[in-house]
Amino acid sequence: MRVDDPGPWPRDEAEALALQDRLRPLADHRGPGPAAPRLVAGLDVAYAGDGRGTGDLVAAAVVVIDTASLAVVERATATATTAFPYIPGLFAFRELPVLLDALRALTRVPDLLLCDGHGLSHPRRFGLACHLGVVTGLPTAGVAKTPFTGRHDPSALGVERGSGADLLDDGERVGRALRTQSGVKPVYVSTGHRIDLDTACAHVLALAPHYRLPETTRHADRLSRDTLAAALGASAWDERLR
DNA sequence: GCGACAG
DNA sequence: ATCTTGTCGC
Repeated sequence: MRVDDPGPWPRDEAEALALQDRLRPLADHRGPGPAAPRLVAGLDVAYAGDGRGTGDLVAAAVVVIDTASLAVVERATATATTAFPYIPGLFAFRELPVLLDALRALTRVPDLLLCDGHGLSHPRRFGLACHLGVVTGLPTAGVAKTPFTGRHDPSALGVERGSGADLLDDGERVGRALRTQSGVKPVYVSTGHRIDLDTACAHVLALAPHYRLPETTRHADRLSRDTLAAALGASAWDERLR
């Protein structure tokens, strides 16, 4: 699929913060978003090395699933070297470039993109899912394994699959702790762009019939790791030929 | 000032 | 994120 160039990329923290402030107003969290998306894509990135600095090899993966059958219909990958350090709240500047490369290798255009990480539930209300949505123009939502910004009332979250509790931060609803499997830790869903929270949660739940994480992210996670391993193997192979 | 801090 | 053995529980 075609993906516009994200523009001048921040070189330091100050520039990154400024860009988030400039793009934040462009994210649409009202939706309603795709009611019945046919193609949903999961995105993830795997890291080599300690995973926090720059110059480390990374592999991104995008896996498109057909919601009717939950079957994988297309996969795409990309590898790169990290150009931005890991800084909580500035996650997108580390992962977005290689994720966009993977998306460019995609033939089809997904109806919804599900990211590994947060969207609105971010200290400045502009997590990776929001940034990815604004850049691609596609509906996006974030599915994180741990909370970031916002808290929920523990007693408000039922133990059964499907129950959820809104994440509140300074009185603002920024996302939802969603139980995708009974008796299992919840995932943290937040809107990224062109979708509302209820719709995002409904899709995440539908994509997670067996496990805690939606099939999209599970497939993307596995593919990104395999791609990284292959890249590392290839470089080791190159070394051997010298 | 101190601790916490998505992947 | 990644590094990693055994272990508790259904």
